[in-house]
Amino acid sequence: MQLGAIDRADDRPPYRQIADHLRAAIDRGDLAAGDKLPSEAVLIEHYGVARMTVRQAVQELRNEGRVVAEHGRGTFVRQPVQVRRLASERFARRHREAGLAAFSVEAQKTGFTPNVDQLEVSTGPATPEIRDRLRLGDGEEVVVRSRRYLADGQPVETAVSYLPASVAAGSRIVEADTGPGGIYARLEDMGFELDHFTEEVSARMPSAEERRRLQLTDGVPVVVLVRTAYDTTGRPLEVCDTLKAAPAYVLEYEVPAR
Amino acid sequence: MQLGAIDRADDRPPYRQIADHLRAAIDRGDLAAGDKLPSEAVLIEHYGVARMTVRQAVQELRNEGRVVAEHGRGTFVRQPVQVRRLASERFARRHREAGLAAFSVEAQKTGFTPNVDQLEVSTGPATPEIRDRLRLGDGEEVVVRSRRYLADGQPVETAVSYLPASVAAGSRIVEADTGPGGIYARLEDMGFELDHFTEEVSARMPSAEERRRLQLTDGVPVVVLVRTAYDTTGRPLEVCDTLKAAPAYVLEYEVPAR
DNA sequence: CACTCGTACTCCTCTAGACGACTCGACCTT
DNA sequence: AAGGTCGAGTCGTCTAGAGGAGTACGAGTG
Repeated sequence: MQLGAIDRADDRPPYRQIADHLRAAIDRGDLAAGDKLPSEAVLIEHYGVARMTVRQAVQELRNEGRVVAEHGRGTFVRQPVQVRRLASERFARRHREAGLAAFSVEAQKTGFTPNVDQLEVSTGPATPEIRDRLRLGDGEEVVVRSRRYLADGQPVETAVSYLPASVAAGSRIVEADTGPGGIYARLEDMGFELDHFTEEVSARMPSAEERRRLQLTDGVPVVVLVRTAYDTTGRPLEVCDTLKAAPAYVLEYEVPAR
Repeated sequence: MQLGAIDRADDRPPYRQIADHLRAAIDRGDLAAGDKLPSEAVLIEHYGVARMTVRQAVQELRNEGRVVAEHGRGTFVRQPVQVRRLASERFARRHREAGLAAFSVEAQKTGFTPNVDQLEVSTGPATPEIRDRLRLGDGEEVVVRSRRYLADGQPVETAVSYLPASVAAGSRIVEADTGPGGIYARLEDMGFELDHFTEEVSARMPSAEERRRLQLTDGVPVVVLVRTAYDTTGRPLEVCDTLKAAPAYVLEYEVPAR
């Protein structure tokens, strides 16, 4: 692989020149998607610079979303920017399935291989904010589920949902994330009749932490979706905060005229 | 200004803790828009860490777009993205009003003075793309309406809608943008029965041109909303492409469970 | 054969400096 | 008064290390 050398006559700083070399190697195809970049040690040797300089160069490519560093393994060229949209989530007038059920259906329909990782389930006292949103009393507990959805191995969505422990009891929540059907299918059996959802959609730039979790490029916005499920008495059954990588999603809604 | 100290018990690395402190200071208002962050030297002194550690923390905030570093001057808090949300557009199971009608109702409800400018109406042959979206035949004409919505004099949304000339004929479209009621109220009189809308929501970064029209600062995403109105036979009556300044909007949908 | 362990390799975080470039205001010169 | 010089303060880039933590894989063990 051709990487060239630092040009002292070039007014651009070395780290930028190194970044250019690596970028060019990717563009030329010397480094294809999935390939491992030369390790930091190799680049230090090749260019004769300090470690931080090499890291700064690679950081450029990471911010651009062209490579992904994996602790202990190496730095790898990312798949090219996602062109295909992932999920056309279609709601309204159609049965609403939750979690992986909806995700996997939509993902497969658009030709992606869906997956979930970083699934965490815990039970504990609700924060004041969540207590307010679920209209819970003092001391009531909630089940917190956080998870990350992948399409073809790339993170595209993170979600955290909160369910009153009284609603969750016995409903075998984890299954909602491992197979179709899931919690909404079971709610009626529990005496809670699911009536409707409200969804609040907005967009913003992600924080550094959010960018890390979604492995987002610099300058890529996220779609924020806050979903609340209500039963027939108007009581909230669940709230779910979702963060989606904006380039991967188009949300579709159907709105009756009156 | 309160910045706290590194917590060695915290498993998060120091640079991330420092970033959190700075972020919190901005969120609390200790650091307002335009304010200068403590210089690197001050932060080094305060936290007792090396320069690179402080720089890495500030780099986080720069990547998030919350601060801007100016060589030789300092690092400054960026102008906040608009804090007050403009329109909570609520759809579904409610009569859907179009154009200024819906906009002005929502804007006034949230305490803004609504307005429309750059209103343009023209009639002409449809482009192939629009012909396809409206399922029109060759040579059919469409009425194109483009407009920009303002809240308290600030542009927050641009919209372009396309209506087959056959549907538009006699419905006095312009009034739809200057008063309540408007075109959807008249469609039934014309023999077209409005049945439902589909809305496709996505987000992305604006082009330079779009940024100019919405007077957006760097790093502010836009929400793209594509709305199609259908009659009872499933025929498209109108398509409308909307661009909203993301910080100003939360879209609200109500989705029946089944 | 299955399993554990050690080791090499990788990226992550941090230290403690150095020099350079840019900005701005104080001071000096004209 | 006008203009130039200079220095303090600031961020930009870089060096030369260090220990840590995660991964992969082969050697040794049961």
